[in-house]
Amino acid sequence: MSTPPTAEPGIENASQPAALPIQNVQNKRSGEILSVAIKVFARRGYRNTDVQEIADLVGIGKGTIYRAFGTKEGLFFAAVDQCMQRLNESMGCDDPDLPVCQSPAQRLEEKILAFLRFFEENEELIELLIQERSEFRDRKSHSYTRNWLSNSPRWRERLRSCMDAGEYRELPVDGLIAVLNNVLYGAIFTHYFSKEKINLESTAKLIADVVLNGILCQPKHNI
Amino acid sequence: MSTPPTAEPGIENASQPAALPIQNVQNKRSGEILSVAIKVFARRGYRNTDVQEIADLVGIGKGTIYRAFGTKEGLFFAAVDQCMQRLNESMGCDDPDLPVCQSPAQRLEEKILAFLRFFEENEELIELLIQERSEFRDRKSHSYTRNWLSNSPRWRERLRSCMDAGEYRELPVDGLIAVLNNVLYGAIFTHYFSKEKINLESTAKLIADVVLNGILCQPKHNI
Amino acid sequence: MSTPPTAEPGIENASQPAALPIQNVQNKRSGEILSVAIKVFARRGYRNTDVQEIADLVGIGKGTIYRAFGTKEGLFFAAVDQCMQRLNESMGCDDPDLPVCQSPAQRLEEKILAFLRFFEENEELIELLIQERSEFRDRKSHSYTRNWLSNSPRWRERLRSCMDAGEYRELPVDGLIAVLNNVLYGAIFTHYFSKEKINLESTAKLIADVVLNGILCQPKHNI
Amino acid sequence: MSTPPTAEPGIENASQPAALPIQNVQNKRSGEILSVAIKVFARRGYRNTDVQEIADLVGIGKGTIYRAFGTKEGLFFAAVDQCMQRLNESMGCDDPDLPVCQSPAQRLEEKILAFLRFFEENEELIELLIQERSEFRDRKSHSYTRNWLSNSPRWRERLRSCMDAGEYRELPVDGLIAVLNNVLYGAIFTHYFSKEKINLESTAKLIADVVLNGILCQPKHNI
DNA sequence: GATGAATGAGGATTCATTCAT
DNA sequence: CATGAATGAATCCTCATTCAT
Repeated sequence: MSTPPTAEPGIENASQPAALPIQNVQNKRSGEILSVAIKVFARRGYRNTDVQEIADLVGIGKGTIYRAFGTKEGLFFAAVDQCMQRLNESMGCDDPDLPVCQSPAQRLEEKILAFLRFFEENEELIELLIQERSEFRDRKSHSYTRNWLSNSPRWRERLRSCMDAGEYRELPVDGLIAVLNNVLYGAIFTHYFSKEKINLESTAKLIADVVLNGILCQPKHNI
Repeated sequence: MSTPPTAEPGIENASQPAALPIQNVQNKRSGEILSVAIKVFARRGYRNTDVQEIADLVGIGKGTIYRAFGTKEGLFFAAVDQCMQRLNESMGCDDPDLPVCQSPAQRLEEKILAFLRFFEENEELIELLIQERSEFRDRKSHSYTRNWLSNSPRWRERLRSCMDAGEYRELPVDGLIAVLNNVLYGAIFTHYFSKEKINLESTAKLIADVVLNGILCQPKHNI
Repeated sequence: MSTPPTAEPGIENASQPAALPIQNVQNKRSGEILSVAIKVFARRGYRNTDVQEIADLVGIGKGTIYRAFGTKEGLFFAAVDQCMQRLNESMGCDDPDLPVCQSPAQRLEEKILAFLRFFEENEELIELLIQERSEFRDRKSHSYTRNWLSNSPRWRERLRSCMDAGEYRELPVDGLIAVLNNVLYGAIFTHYFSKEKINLESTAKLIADVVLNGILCQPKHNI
Repeated sequence: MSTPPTAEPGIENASQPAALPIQNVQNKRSGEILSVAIKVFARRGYRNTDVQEIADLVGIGKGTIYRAFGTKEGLFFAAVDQCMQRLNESMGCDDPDLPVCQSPAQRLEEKILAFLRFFEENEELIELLIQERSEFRDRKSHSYTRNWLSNSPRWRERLRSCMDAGEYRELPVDGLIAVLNNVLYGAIFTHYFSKEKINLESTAKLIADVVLNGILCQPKHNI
């Protein structure tokens, strides 16, 4: 009835054609709000954002937002979730139609590029992630972590199979994932902090190069 | 006279013996305040910090803080600066008395470890850096960047000389610095986000291993 | 047509057989609403009551309530009226089939007991009366007063006849009514405030005893 | 330091002449606020009162009120307490210099008159009591009850000694106190509800007459 | 008729900053 | 110089009421 909904994105009931229009209206409205909220939260920061501003930009009453998301906090989390979902959609697909014949090196470079590219196109996410951690430091679970947990198994498999195939050296898998994660998010955060434009392709290539081949002239294990 | 001081910590005029005692009292007082401020800002976040709380913890009046730092913002920036200075003191010294006879690999591992260690012991800094970026996103210059700018030349030299010495492969120096920077800050931020304790030594070792030797069994350039 | 009805409960037009079903539906619906409203207003207080809550409990839309009662205020007054009517129904009937052979003392005790009993069974009324006075202090006429005005003549007659019959002392009738009223409502309000359960019978008996016989050992007028 | 004080009226430290001015300033300020708050809360009701209005009337900033009383609720309770204290001061003194040679009847009438008089001169109290009960119905302890508990022992003694002296009939003491309480508060509440001016002296006289002598011509127990 | 989504006025509360003492 | 009382702008959130469907 009048229950403030606990923003549950990603759950769609694909049936009931009669109910669809309502669903759509709902979703459309919420979508608009989220879309604006993401931008404003990212630009102003959580605390500096006045819900009124979002309402004004969407062109609706403040109350409507509160009815849809309960609190400013609820709105914010919904916004982060929405963003995260986009990330997963971008990254999740294991190269649907790409030729599998790529070399491991190529595949890694590809992944890195996709990651960097996504964040370049969705700069807001990084702002929101930081806001989230910065404003709600007491929360048990943050979007970053949740996302990480849901994705790490896939990474583990990939790396595992590369090692089994003798392509990668035998290294502690989880540690390796962490290192990869570090370079990637490090690149993002660093970029976020310095605000300088970087060349995606060359950056991805260099990262891949370093990670794959190391920087030493004579790698220890090859001696 | 009653000029609201534009928080300029770190700049001391070492002369005027008559003024020294006052200076010292001043500095001591300011130091206490900063020390508390760092903790509180890190714990609560900039916006959630009530200047009153800092005053209470230091055991002084709120007015005194305002006299010393002008505004809450001023206090915050002074706190970040103070922290950053500590970082530089920790990292800056090029291994005062360490034997130079280490291998390049050992030296890198050493550096990485020092970096991680510092942030483990000064968790507040990472919080403050993020707060700074998150609350004052419009500022031209952030502590992270300033610090980076002041340190990168030294890194550039080091890497350059390693390459010249044939220890490291020939790679674009600035790009490489960036990649190293990414792994390191990535490790820090990632750790900050996940809030899990990590084993410093093994992490440093693994990062160094990957960066130095790469993960491929047969590095391209060695064929 | 779309006239916002000025809540006029209790007034029925008993004719128009064709309209009756609709009337009944209307009344039934309104009755349900009022019944819930009484409970909620009594529990939460006027200002803390969200019309939505009433709607939810009745299982209808909020709009329906507004259609039926115009405003929240209208709904509230209708609820109080409804309650008051119940009181009159309970008290009004001059002992339909009770033997008239009772002594004046017995009759008074009876009345007192009936009064207390009603409020015990209709605790909400007292809440509503207080709410009404407390929220709408500027109103000329309150339910309590209206009820009082409509009932006092009956009391006046009764007391008058008792005095004429030499059963009661000659006292200013209206003053006496007031005193009786005071003890009774006093008992109710006091009970309302202290929230303690009281024993109805013994309380009624004691009140009657005091009022009838006084507390002095040697009443003045009997010397 | 900056602790929002939990309004503790009535607690004065009568020593420390040096601290007195501050104390007085504090008390004076708080006193002014309370004095205005009592009037406004009584006139508008708790929920309809905007703290701003009180601030404006006192001629101070809203923040000052919040600093002194923490919340609107705190302010309200402090106001009720203040009022209650006045009541106790008015009633508490056992007729300081009045001749003790009065008859029991006279003494009772005196008490009743004092009670009615107080509420006539402090109409706000009754409003506040009702507000308190009406807005904060869940509270365990209300001012009315607290006051009642602290005063009932005194009443019990008085009645007891009158019975022992053979002046009053033997009746259950607590029940009797309750009945007296009922008439008195009943008179107050009833008056509050009807908003009509009443003649205090004659009302007190009549109540005393009825309670002392009863209304029957031939009290049962005298036969 | 019924519904409930949308609205926005209204009000409590916080806290950076000032300034008289 | 140090203090902390006073201030009021800024914001979150509620809920009575309307009205398109």
